[in-house]
This record gives sequence, structure tokens and C-alpha cells, in this order.
Amino acid sequence: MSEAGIERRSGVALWRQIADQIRQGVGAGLSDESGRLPTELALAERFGVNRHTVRTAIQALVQEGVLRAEQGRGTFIERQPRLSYPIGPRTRFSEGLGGQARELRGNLLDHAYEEAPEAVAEALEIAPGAPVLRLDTMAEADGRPISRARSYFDAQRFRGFERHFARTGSITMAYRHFGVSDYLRRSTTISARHADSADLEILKLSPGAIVLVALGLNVDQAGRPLQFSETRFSADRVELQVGNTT
Amino acid sequence: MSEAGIERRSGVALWRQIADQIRQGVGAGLSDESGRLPTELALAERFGVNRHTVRTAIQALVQEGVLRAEQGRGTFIERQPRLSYPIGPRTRFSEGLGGQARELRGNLLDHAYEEAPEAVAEALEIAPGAPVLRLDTMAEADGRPISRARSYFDAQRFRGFERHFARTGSITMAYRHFGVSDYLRRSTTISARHADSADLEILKLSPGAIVLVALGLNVDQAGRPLQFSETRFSADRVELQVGNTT
DNA sequence: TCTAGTTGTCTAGAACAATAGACAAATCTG
DNA sequence: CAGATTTGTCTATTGTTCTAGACAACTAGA
Repeated sequence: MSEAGIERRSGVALWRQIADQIRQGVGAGLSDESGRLPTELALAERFGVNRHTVRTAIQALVQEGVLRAEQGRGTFIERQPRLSYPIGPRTRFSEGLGGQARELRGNLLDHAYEEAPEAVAEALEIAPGAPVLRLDTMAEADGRPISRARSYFDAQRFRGFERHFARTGSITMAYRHFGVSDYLRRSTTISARHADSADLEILKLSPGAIVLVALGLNVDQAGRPLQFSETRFSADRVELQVGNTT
Repeated sequence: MSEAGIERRSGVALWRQIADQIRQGVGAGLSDESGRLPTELALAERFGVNRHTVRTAIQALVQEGVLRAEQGRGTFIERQPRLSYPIGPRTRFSEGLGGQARELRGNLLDHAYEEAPEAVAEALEIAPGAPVLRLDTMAEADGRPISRARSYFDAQRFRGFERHFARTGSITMAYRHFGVSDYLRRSTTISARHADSADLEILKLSPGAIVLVALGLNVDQAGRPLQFSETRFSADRVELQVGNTT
């Protein structure tokens, strides 16, 4: 389904196009079993560019942690398969990735009490401008940044939520302190875009990287909105799974 | 959550980054009610670049049909909001976009009877190497390419499927000829990546564009696998909707 | 009609990307 | 060890992108 097509004068540097293709090819059969990439010269011929251009692409991928170059030996793939993140009525971060990573951690980056922007107020079914708690978080699996999120809560109902989250690192746990023993994911809207500069910094991505953007609304058992959030996943590290697996 | 962040020396030309941001901003509140973009000079200051760089970006978007520039008046948005594509147990292309576009069409690009690749065989629960029908299709809404898909069917059960699809332009209709009156989407796996050259050509995208990739498995009422497919959506034109809207 | 504000066009130079060639340094094989 | 293969570093040149400034062409409002 893919092809080694390189466009000149397209506004995207050749080395970046090649880097993107190699990054993709790492999943498919670009390398042999040993995880060894073709030589720089072979890649240069294949893409129809100079060896130095290929080198620039490889250096960028080494920087990203996708490849590892060894002088005299060759260039090798640093295997790190995508985590599969399930999305459904019972979407929960910590349980979702269970078993796929050894260490999962949610970190609180920032929080503030603010007036609800229009879209937030509508989703939470409160008045525009009503006070909301904004929570900026990020999550790591085995030390690799996986996602960052901005969540909004009704401030009247959840004042002090951030302290409970910071202590436990879990949204589910923090809810308990407010009498919410269970909740459901009512809807999720998924799109994708290029990472912005904050994404690059927080998720440790390189320019041009892609993020999956999931807008989600959680509701309590009575169907009342609890939390409206935008989560950004590094598209290189995560895929989203809708429905059961099998 | 987004920011006017422009990365220099990133391998992506400034004009292209700016074009991407403007294309995105067209959905959000980059323009006032009248659909008029800020002036070239204002945009140049906002992004911290020269006016000519902004002009290059705008020209690319005019070419794409996203903007329209009028000398002496300003630059205006050619409104085309993202289509929202619902994903759930009853995912069907034609119904999913109902109401959001006037004209929907599915086109058959190519088909062939082949031996099942490993991943396909596993998904369809048939023997590796067993004969399968591969169907390459693309879909347009109001003349704009929306998605392309590669689907696999068990050749023993669905021989001749491609003729019924080509005639009706509908998977659902084609199933009827094989006694399948209803089917369910068992699972969908969503990821995102840069468009490859075939994507660029078929979906009429510009280099560096993003595609949402959905791997889906349809099953019949008895739970037997019917169809395994990979669909690629232009991320600029489509978002995926999981769960109900309200 | 005049003026202010906007997009369109041109020229020239600076910064960056890509090519080309040569050779060093490390690794593996025989 | 000798030779072949591969990645690493350096220099020089060419082509593309970005900046800078000036002015033309068009529009809208006073």
C-alpha cells in the first residue's frame, strides 16, 4: 500500500520525507529479520538522492530513538512497538494500557480555576463563563511520554480535585473523593494533526511529528457530564483501539 | 490548547507549517464571522515571518481550494468543515456521513484475487495463503476525496463481490447478494501517519499531509468475519466519532 | 475623487537544503 | 593482517527558501 515516492520543491525537505518513510517502513518489511537497515548508499539509490541526504534523515531518526547507527556495522532498528489504547464506554487510562508497559505514571503539569470557554461549557452542560477547573496532565509508560491532556471539570462540584489527582496520579481515584464511584465515556472524537511546539516539548517529539487528538466526554451513572478533555497521543507510540480485540 | 508555534530548521518549510496552521485554524476561530482572514501583514507578525512567506502559504491554500484571495479586499475562507465519521458497532460508510454532504460516492479503483497475507488470514480466521478478494476503493463527498480503503474478503464465500460493489457503489448492498442482510463492526484500530505518495495522488493531498488509518473488522450476525479493511482518511477533511453525539 | 488599506509583482541578498567528492574510522571476513 | 564494507567527517558548490524593500493594482469609505 506504500511506495517510495519523494516530492521535490514541496515545502517538505527531502531528508524529512525520507525519515518519515523509513519510520513507517520500520513497521513493515524495510529491514531484514536482524533489524538491520539497508546501507546508506542503497537507501540513497532507492530514494534517488545523495547519500548525505539519507544521512540527515537517519540522524533525525537516531535522535528520535527509532534507529541506532554503528560505525562499520550498519544502522539498526530500535524496536518499540506501538501501545494499543482501548477506547470504549469504560475508557480508563491506567487500566487501558495494563500489561503493555511495566511502569505507568500520570503527572500533573499545571492547573487553574478559570471561566469556562464556550465549547467546554456546552460539553459540561453549564453556563458559559461558569468556573471550571482546568487540569493539564501528561502520562508516561516505561519512561516514554505517551500522551498529554487538558481536562475541564465543573469547579463547583470538583473543587480541590487537583490535589487528589496529584496525590494518586489517577482520575478514577480522585473521583471517589467526590462520591463518583463509576463513570462512563459518552463520546470520543478522534482527529490527527502535526504536533505544535508544546507537544514537541512535553512529548519529546521532533518537528513534523503527528499527534492523535481525542476529544472525550465522561459522564456519571446518571448521565451527567463530569469531565471534558482533549488528549494528545504521540502517533508514533500509540494507536487507538475501538471495540473488542480478538 | 494550540499555539502559533513555528519551528525553524525542522525540515518543513515555514510556508508549509503556516499553511497547515491556517488550514487548521479555518475550523477554529482564526477568522471573524465574515470569513475574512487577518491581513498578510498581520499574519506575518503573528507567525514572526516575512510577509512573502505568508503569501507563499496562502497561495498554496488557494491552490488547495481552502482560501480565496481578492486583491484590495482581503483573503477569505472557502468554508468546508471537517466531516464527522461515526465509528461503532453499526459503522457503515454511506449512512455515516448522511446529511453532511450532498453527494456521496464510492469508486472501485482495483481488485484482484490473491493469497491471504498473514495478518489478513488471521483477522478473517482462514488459513494463511487461502484465496482472498482484495478490493481497492476510494470515496468522495461532494467531489472531494475523503478516504481510500483496501478491503479483503474470503474469496470462497464472496466470489464476484467486486461486480456487485462496482454496480451499486455500496458494500452493504453488495453483501445482500451473498445472503448477508446485516453485519457488525467488531473492532477498529485507529492510528495516524504521514500520507504516502499513493495517498497524495488518490486523496489529492499535498506532501506532508496526515492520514487517519483505521483498521476494521466486520462480522456477520453469527460473529463470523466478513471483511478486513484498512481505510485512510484525509485528516484535514475528516474526524472520527466514537460513541454517540448528543 | 482622494486616501487608506489590502493583495500582487518585482529585485536582490542571506540562510538553509541538497549534491559531489574525498578520506578517516570502525567492523567483519578470510 | 589485508581487504572489503560501512558509517563518520570535512570542504566546496549549486539550488531552494526566506527576508527585505519598493511599488503597482485594486477596493472601500470619506
